[in-house]
Amino acid sequence: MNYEEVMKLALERGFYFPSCEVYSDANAGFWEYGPSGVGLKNKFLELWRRELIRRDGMMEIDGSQIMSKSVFEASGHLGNFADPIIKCTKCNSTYRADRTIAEIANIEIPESADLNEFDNAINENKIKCPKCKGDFGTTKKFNMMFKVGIGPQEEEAYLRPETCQSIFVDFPRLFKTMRGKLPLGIAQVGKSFRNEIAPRQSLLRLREFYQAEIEVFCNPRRLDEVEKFAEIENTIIRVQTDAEPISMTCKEALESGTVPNKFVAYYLGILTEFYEKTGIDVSKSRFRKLGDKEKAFYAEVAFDFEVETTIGWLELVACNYRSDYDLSSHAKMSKEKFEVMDNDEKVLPHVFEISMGIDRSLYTILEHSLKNDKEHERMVLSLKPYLSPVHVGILSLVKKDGLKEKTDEIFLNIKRKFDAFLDHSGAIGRRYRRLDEIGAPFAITVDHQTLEDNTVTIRKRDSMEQSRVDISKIDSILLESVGFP
RNA sequence: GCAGUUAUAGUACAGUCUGGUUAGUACUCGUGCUUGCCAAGUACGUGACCCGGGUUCAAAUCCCGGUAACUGCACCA
Repeated sequence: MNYEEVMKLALERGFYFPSCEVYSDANAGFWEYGPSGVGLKNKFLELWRRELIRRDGMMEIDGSQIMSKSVFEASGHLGNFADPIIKCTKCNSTYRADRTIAEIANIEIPESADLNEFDNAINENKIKCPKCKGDFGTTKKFNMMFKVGIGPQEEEAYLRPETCQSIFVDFPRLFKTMRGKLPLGIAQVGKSFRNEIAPRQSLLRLREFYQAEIEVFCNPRRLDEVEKFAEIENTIIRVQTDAEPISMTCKEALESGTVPNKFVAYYLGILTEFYEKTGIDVSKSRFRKLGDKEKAFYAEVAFDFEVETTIGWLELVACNYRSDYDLSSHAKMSKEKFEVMDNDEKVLPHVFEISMGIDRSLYTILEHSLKNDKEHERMVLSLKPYLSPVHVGILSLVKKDGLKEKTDEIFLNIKRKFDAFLDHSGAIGRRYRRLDEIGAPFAITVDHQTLEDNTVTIRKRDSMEQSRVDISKIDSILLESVGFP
């Protein structure tokens, strides 16, 4: 299904909707999750924990969203996360100073240069607004971080633009107190904040968004000593280095030099296995190797995990080999020691990052799962059962003759074990359709026969098949069917 | 941030050009009846003109400003 259909479902069924929508000063780039969206998000994260965190023996932390100025001085975000921008005094169009100057006057000025250099180049080359020929004002730095004032003195601090800085600054304590050993993965789920110039398309470009980030700390001299590599050597990943993505096993990716070492190949492998289990069609995915111009300022090697949707390729995960960029910057700035012992060797660990955009991933799951079943005139959200916000609908065929009471009784026994939804009202077909739209894989219906022999019918979402089972079997059937793989 | 388009119930749309009675339709939603396993029927019901200002006897409708969404451009560390 396309963006429009997913949006309609999201609004009608409580997946997500605009923030503060009752007020006219609501800002762009802020959306909230409703009950169905939260259900899906929680289960997605549980799967992430199982498939990446627990599988690899990582630690998870939960850091502050507001962090001090020094953190971002050290991380480079105060300097590099800002673009030099120029604004036309006539038509208000905003451009990046470095790019506009390069295009018009063919002069390369690095984006980190002094602001005067841009102004001088603009004056000397008489650069005007390409749109209206108006004059540009002076160059300014536009920083994408939200600044906040702490306490009555309003001390300068920032909302984090990525979650991972807590992981870096916490690394020395965690390594010591948690008895760390390289390679060590530290993960965090939480919100990040970026003051985007033009937020667009609901969950796909937000100013406040969820990330699930993993930073794996490693000894840079032992990147090919990865025993776990055997687990994924035959896992197929799709890698794009130039025109087209090519399917290959992790082993082939390594041997052909497409992926630089076993360490990186291993994580690309388990990441693909994770996304396969979310129900996203990974045959429409690719790890796109980024060129020097596209890479973030901290990245040495970078692969974007992208998935094809009806609105084009979407970047869901950034995989960056950040080397010792972060730890050495924080060591220098804080004067703390970030080296650790790896066997008998003292090393400043390198970092491989798997930075996942949760909101975009959820959108992609919805788009890839939503089906129009024309034969039965219904929309079906074919989520993996373990990701569904509602595992099972508990329905009475009719309310009367004691069926309602019997249904309530079954619901009462089940509601703490599974995400169950009780529904008595309206035609049975309509209730099935509603459950189909929020992706509930099962519906249990109580009918007159139930009162005679204690059996119910259980209906499957995708096939619409029904079978009759004893009430005592419900628990074990559901447990087996909606459990995580 | 620029340009264009748009903004009416939970959703999708009509009405606005040409200001004027109770803002209409479909689906949805709630309650009853009916049927008794796949959006049926039936009756009743809930529910909306994006926000602010102006013009006018009178504004959902005209004008100005704001906000948001969509599309394109630019941006996306």
